[in-house]
Amino acid sequence: MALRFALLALLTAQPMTGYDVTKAFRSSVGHVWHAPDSQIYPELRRMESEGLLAARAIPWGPRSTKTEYTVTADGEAALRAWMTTPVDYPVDRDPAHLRVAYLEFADDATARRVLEEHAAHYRTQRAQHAQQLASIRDRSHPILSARLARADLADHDRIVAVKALAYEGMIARDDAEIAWATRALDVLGV
Amino acid sequence: MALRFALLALLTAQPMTGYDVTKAFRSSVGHVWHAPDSQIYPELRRMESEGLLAARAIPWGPRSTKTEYTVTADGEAALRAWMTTPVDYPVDRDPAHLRVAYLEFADDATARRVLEEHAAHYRTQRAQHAQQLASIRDRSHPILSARLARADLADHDRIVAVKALAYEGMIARDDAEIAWATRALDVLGV
DNA sequence: TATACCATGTAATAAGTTACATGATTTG
DNA sequence: CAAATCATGTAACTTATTACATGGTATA
Repeated sequence: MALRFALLALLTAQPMTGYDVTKAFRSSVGHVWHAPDSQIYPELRRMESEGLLAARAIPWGPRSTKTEYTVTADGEAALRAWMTTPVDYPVDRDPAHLRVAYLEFADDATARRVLEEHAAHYRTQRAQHAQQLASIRDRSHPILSARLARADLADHDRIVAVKALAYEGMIARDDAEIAWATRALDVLGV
Repeated sequence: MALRFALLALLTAQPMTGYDVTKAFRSSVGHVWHAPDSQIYPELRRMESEGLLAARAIPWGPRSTKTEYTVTADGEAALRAWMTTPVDYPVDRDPAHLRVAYLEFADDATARRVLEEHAAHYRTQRAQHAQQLASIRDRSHPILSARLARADLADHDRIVAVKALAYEGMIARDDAEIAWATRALDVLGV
């Protein structure tokens, strides 16, 4: 269900073709809610058939067309309604913590590798999140720019603020994971 | 796939019936890898059919039996082999951060509620994790006690250490989430 | 004219969720 | 003897993953 609202939220920035959605998804909302292209295209069609999106064929080259989707009034209403529903927190399912909880079954070298890879994984994530955050803050992020261009000027700061907050939260979590792995290496002495 | 190793790891503490596994699961490894009973029973059977577990019928009351599972040598080997495989990190899919990233579509009261519920959710989690951690540290946790009773005395500290680390990691994350939500309430002024 | 990129999927599978279902045993 | 708890699932569904599939268009 969340995918639908991620797509809806993305498309409020501007109308886009399915292909543009897949690209824009990866560089924005996909950081908080990943989905492969093979899930996006069918979902867009379902959303169109349910009236949340309007589809328009636009010419592409001499004898082809592509489909551009626009959020309908119903779509925006659905997005606003979703905002008032409680967030449903996923149950805990964390492969890294599961692994660490049973590291007694690994030798020291393996334990070290697991923890170093954990830190490395979150350092990579952190770098990506930090880059996103920077482009949100200076408003150079392409999707954000498009969104701001269509938004009321009075809302710009709030729009930037919430997006920055989302990425700051991810970064805080990344930092917690890096610190934890570092400390674990120390505690276990591996 | 991870469920299988969570069950295997749990059953190395001591042989258990399916029912005992479901109970023990909830109060231990289920904190890092949740699974409903309806997933556990079939998985135990599959593992038995693949030789990772040995099943033994033990009498229960005058005319019934229950099935007790024991980790086989193959099972323990599978667990050790799994330890050396890279952790596969799930893709990002975070309903709370998704919600916050588009809080511009919510009014102030809704935004406040989302963030307060976020903090409340992680405070609850934190309390549970802290309780687990305490019972790990003082070795009163029932599953841990059973595990230590069957383990080499020289390994006790390491066993306790990794389990404590796992919960400490969860708590660090809980704290990061609580701090983030608190700060977000402040930044948005809602 | 080759290569990159645009465009849009389908099929098969795996994993996990929710709801339902049933009966035996122990205990107060 | 009623209630709690022990014991073990099945069925239907939803969601997501992986791999494959196809062809048009723009550009160097």
